[in-house]
Amino acid sequence: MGRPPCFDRVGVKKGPWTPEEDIMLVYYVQEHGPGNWKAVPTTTGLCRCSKSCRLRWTNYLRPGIKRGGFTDHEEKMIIQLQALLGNKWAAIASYLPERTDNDIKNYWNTHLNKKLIKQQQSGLGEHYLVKNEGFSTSHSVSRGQWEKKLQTDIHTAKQALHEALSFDNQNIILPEDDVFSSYNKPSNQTSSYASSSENIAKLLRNWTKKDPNKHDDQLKFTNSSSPYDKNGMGHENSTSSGESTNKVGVDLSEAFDSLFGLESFESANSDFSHSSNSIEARQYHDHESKKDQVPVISMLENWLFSEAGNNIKMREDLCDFTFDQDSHMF
DNA sequence: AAAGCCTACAACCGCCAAGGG
DNA sequence: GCCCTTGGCGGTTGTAGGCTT
Repeated sequence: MGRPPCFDRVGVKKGPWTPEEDIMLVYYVQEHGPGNWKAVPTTTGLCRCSKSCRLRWTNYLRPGIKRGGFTDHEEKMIIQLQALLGNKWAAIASYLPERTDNDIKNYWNTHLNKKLIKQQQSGLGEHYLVKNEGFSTSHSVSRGQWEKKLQTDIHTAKQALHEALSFDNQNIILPEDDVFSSYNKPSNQTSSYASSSENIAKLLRNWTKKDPNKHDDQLKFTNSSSPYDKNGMGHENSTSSGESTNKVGVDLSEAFDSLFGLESFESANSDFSHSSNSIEARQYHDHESKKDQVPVISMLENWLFSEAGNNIKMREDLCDFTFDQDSHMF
């Protein structure tokens, strides 16, 4: 058969990432920028496949990621966007720049889906268009019936989206600087990760606390066991040399200083986060815009990211959107 | 205190599309 | 046009930690 998955290759580590690995990855991205993931394992000496590195970066380490504590507004947006787009988590995530598709997917699966099912059962959730039920093409339904149902669902989704996005105009997420200024807003969230650097710093603090034998000034990029190496994880790949070769040739403490140095932490952190996030978010947004070349989505994007004053007009446009005029969507 | 259950989420896996040779 | 590599996406799983009994 075809090429074996990278996960099956010998010497490729699986399981939870250690702080050392995180730092190596962050250091690589800081040096080379996100991309060319194929080069990450060879350049850094990480015993992870490129795919795993990319996932770790995009879902966990990438700057500007907010974790946990979904707000009511975010929750509603997800529900409405899911109703409109289906399980297109990446597309949905593009409207919530601080959230990853994985995060949204998890939140949907663990919270919202159950919540909506409950609400439906109790008859409270009827105004939400739940799941993709309207888009399923049952063979028992005639083509005419199906088209009619589809049209009804588009209308319902439109209404639902309109409802969700109009209740709190102030919270509409804007690209670029607004993403970062939002971190300063008071919030009752349990955790708000301002940056990956801070995240890793936290991890490291906990890690060094748990393992008093580790000294920050002696830390190297090694695969030595740590409290994170549960069930021997991390040992399987340390057999090759006992100490993994750090091809970057960087002292961990150096990397740590570079990333979290007291003097430079604030500025470096914000600069890194800011530049990376704004560029990445824009690239990602552009990418998604190109991917979903359907009128209603473009309209939504314009609406969501246009100035507040324009939102009203765009909202009217959105509500004027009809199935007939955009039937080529399907 | 301990066992069992539940929840949340990080990570894995398979599939697909794009791009280059 | 075909094959291979790479990146991206969505579904699913594994497991740590919290909660209940």
